[in-house]
Amino acid sequence: MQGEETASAANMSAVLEFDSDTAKHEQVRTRLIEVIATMNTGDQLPSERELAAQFGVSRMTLRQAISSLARAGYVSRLQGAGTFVIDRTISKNTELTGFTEDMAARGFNASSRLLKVERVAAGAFLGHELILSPEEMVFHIERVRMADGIPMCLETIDLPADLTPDLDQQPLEKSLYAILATTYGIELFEADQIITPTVVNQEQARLLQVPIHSPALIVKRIGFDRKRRPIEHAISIYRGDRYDIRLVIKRRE
Amino acid sequence: MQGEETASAANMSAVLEFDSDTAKHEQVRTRLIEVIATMNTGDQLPSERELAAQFGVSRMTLRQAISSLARAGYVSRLQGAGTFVIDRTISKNTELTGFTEDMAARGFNASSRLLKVERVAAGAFLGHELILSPEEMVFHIERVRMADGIPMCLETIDLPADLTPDLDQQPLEKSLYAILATTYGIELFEADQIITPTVVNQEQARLLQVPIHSPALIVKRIGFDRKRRPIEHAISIYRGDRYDIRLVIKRRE
DNA sequence: TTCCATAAGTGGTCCTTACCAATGTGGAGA
DNA sequence: TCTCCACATTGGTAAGGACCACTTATGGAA
Repeated sequence: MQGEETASAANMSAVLEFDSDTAKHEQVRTRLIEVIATMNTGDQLPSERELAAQFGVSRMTLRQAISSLARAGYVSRLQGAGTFVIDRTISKNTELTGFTEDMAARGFNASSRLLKVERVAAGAFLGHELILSPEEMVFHIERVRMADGIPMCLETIDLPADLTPDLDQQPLEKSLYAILATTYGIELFEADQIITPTVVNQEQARLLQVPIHSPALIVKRIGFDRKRRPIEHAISIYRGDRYDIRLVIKRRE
Repeated sequence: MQGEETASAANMSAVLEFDSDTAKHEQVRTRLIEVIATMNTGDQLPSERELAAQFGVSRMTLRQAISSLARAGYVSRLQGAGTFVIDRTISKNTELTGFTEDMAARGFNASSRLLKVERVAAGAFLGHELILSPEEMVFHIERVRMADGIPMCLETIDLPADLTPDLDQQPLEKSLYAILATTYGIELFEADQIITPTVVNQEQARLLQVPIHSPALIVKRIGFDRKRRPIEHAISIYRGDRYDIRLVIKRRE
C-alpha cells in the first residue's frame, strides 16, 4: 500500500489562510468539499485530529465543518472507524433552492416565459397565508419555467409589495431568488412545502405541452426569512413525466 | 410586566438528574421539548447561559441540544435577540419516520392489511437497488396501509432475507420499522426518496377505494443503515385526495 | 419630542483539554 | 491454524473560557 489517503491528504493546502469576515468552519467546509470532490465513493478521510492540524484549526471547529457536510450528505461518520465519502449521484434536494439552482443541479439550463405581472390587493386567502391585511398590495407573478427550453412547470408567485418595490420593473425571466438577494437584500431562510398530486386541465396542458389529464405535482410553498416572516407564496405545477422530487431523509442528528 | 419568561423558566427543573447511558445533550433536548410544549408561539426562551446554568451543563452542551431543536423546527435563533418558540402546527416531516409514526403525527391510528408475503430471489432490478446478487433471497411484502380504517396507501416492500430471518413469521400488520428494531436490532438511519405523480389503475383504485384514474403519489424509497448498507426497498402509492407530503426546507445550517 | 450613540444582553465562533465509546487489528494463547 | 482479547485509533461528549457580531432598550443630546 502506498497510502492513498495520505496522498490525497498531502494535496490539501497546509494551514489555510483565512478570510477574517467569514467563519473559519465555513471556510474549512468549503475547502473540504473541494478535497472530497477529488476522492472516490467510500474513501476514508484523514482523521479529525489530523485534518484539524492540517487546516490549523481546533478539532471542534473542524468537527463543525464535517457535521455540516454529514448533514448535507457529503460524508458519513462512524464512531471508531472513520469518516467516509458518500456516493454523490443522488441529488441532495434537502436544501432550499430556487428553480434555477434546482435545474442546474440536474444538468439543465433554466429559463422562463413571463405570463403575467401585476400589483393587486392580497385578498383574504393570500392575506392569511402571508400574514398581511387583505387590502395590502402584493406582486402577482405567473411564469412558465423551462429546462433546456422544455416547459417543466407553471409557477404562480405572490410577494408582499412593500418588501419589493418596483418588482414589476425587474427582469423576471431570470431567477427570482437572485433578484431578491441582489436587488432587495432579501434571503429566504426556510420554506414550508406541501406536495400533492393532480392531473392537468386543458389550459395547463397547453402551457406545459402535455396531454390533458397528465399526472403532475402541485408544490405549494411559503418562503420565510430568518425571522420567519413570510416572503413569498408560490404554487408550482410540475409535469410528472419529466420531473420528480428527490429527498434524502435522515434520522434526527 | 410580571416576567412571563422568568415564570416559565422557574418551572424548569433545577439541575437535571442525568442518566449515565444517554448523552447529556439528548436529555437536555428532551427536557427542553417538554418546556417548549408549555410555551406559546413567539415566546422567548431564557438565554443560553441561563439555561445552561439551570440544567447544570456547559453552554456548549446546551447549544448542542438547542441546535438540534432549531434543525427540527421547534425554535428559531436570532443572534443578538434570543431564541423563540416556533409555530408547531406545521408537520415536521423532514425526519425519517415509518407510516405508523407519520400517521400518529397527523392524529390518525395506523393499521394495515397484509396482502402478500413471500420469500423470493431478488432478481436483476432489486438486486441492483439493494446491492445483492440477483440470486439472493428477499422478503417481498405487499400491504394496504390504513389511517383510522381508511385506506391511505399501497405498499410494496423488499428486504434482504439474510438480514431478517423468519420475517414472514412476524406480525406484519404492525409497524415494520418496530419489528426491524426490536426483533432484528436494525435501525434505519437514512433514506433516499423519489416522489412522482401518477393516476391509479383499476386494481389500485379497488384497493384504495377511490375512482379509477384518481391522482396519487408514488414514493420510492431505499432505506439505509448507519453504514449506508441498503436495508429496504419500498414503493408506496398514496391516494392524492387524503394525503400530502409536507416538508420544511432550510438553507444550509 | 425626536433622534442617535451607547451599553447591556443575546446568540455565534473558536480554542484547549480531557475523557468516553465504538471499531478494527495484531499478537498471544489454545 | 484458529480464536480471542488488549490496545491503538477513530469519532463522540463535555466542560470552561474568551471574544465577536448583532439586536434592543435606554438615556442623553439636539
